[in-house]
Amino acid sequence: MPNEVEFGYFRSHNDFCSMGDDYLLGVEFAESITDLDYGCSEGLAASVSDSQMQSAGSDTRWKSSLFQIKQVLDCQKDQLDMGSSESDIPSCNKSEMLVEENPSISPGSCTVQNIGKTHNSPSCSSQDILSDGNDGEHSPSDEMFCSPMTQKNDETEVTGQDGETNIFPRQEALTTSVQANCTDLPMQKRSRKPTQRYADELTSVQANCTGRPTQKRSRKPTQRYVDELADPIPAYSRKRREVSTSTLKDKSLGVKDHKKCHVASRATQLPAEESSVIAIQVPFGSLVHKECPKGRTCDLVQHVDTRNLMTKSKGKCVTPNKKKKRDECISAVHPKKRDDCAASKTKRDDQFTVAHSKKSSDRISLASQKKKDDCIIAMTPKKRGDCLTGAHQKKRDDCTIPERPEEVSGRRKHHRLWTITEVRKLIDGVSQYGVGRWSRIKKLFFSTSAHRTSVDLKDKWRNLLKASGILDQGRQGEKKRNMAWRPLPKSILLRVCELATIYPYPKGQRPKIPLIHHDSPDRSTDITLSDYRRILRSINGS
DNA sequence: TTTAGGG
DNA sequence: CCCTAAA
Repeated sequence: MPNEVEFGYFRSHNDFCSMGDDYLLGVEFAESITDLDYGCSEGLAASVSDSQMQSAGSDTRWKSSLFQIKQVLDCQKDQLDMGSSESDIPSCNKSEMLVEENPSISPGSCTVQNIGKTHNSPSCSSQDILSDGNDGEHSPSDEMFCSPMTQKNDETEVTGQDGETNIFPRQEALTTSVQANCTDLPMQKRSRKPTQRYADELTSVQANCTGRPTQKRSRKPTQRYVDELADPIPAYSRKRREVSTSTLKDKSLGVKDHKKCHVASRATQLPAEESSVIAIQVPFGSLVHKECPKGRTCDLVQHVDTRNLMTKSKGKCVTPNKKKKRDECISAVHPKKRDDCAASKTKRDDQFTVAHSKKSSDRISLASQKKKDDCIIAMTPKKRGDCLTGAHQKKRDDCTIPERPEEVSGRRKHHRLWTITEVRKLIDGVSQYGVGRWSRIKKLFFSTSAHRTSVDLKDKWRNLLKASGILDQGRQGEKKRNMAWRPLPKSILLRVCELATIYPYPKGQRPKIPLIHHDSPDRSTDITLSDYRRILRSINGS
């Protein structure tokens, strides 16, 4: 019912007004009117027209003017009751008065009490609107609220209404303030007949009102704007939820996922490398589902929504101790950050937080990187938003890129594809330090690639050996994995072979190649040193 | 903490 | 890439 709507509206806005925020007051009020049934605002507008409302230039002004008008009406009635009779009505409708927003004025100040006291005043129509309309035959408030009663604007037609239509449980303080405010207004008038100017303005306002409907509806976004102003965090989370494709999925994201996202985001700082870099990266979501059953889950939504309250969710994201190892490996690049966020849930999350607080500027740069496509595809919704806001950035080299905050990308730790550049660096490292000195290689060759841990280097080397056919693979079953999806350059494979002969893997063990050579008389499928050299010769020759 | 190795 | 045991 309109009355109920009105009631709730006023109450809520009394709360708003208590904040004393001028802006909120004005805009919110206007918004509320918009939220109400259209007929209601129409009726309000119509009633306002009685009081010679001066149409404002903008919608906001116009709507706030509605409110102001009602105040004016109240004031007028007060004045009438007080028997004051001096100035004319128009003085009460001064434009500045109508438009200007007074912090002390609240929507709730549109009391019906005062209105009810008046009789034969042009403001009676507004009274109709505000009142229950239980008595006036000309002003059934329901009609007024629900239908544009333009004919009601004929102020002469409307007679005084009883004042017991207090449908708005107003806050007395507000009412008082409004009344006081009204008394300050330079308007004093007696009951009078509508002046010519009055009628003219009425007409204009009516026309104005009729033209409003669509605009009123279209002003909805302002509410959002206000909300965001008032409460940025909910807006943030809302935004995140908007983009979120699968809430369930997001909710199931765990710490692990965060970690991975964070690390993966660093991928964006990787330079656009060789063509092979443009590899098919596994979409974020598919991996997420894989991760979910593992149980290390935490409510991502909550995590995001309360990222300023990170400590709260700490308990929910219990990370296995072992997990920390790698986390530390990665976060070791930011020792200071971890210190800053010692209370946070996990170290990854720490980085997440810190990234927000300290490295937000870095986010700007990721958008135009070559890998951003991957990034955008895989990023979590919010991160995607961040990424999209990124500015242009010129291509940078791996090592020169300062580490990017992980949150930029939704990519997880896993499936950060190795680029050719990285592989080359790894090969260089192995050639320099040999196999097994992963931590050293990492320090010297991947110092800027925090996402590559020594374990990663080791794994990659092992995979390279597999790819080169050096390492024994497929012990069980013939099921050879198809490595052709991302073929490595021959030069790299050869290099790996070369190094494998020099630095057998694993370290300290005898090279597998000779081993294979000895154990299997049939060398047709195994690469031996002689095979390797022959291949190398042929390649070099060609 | 690093490395190796299974998965 | 993860996980874990062992060094």
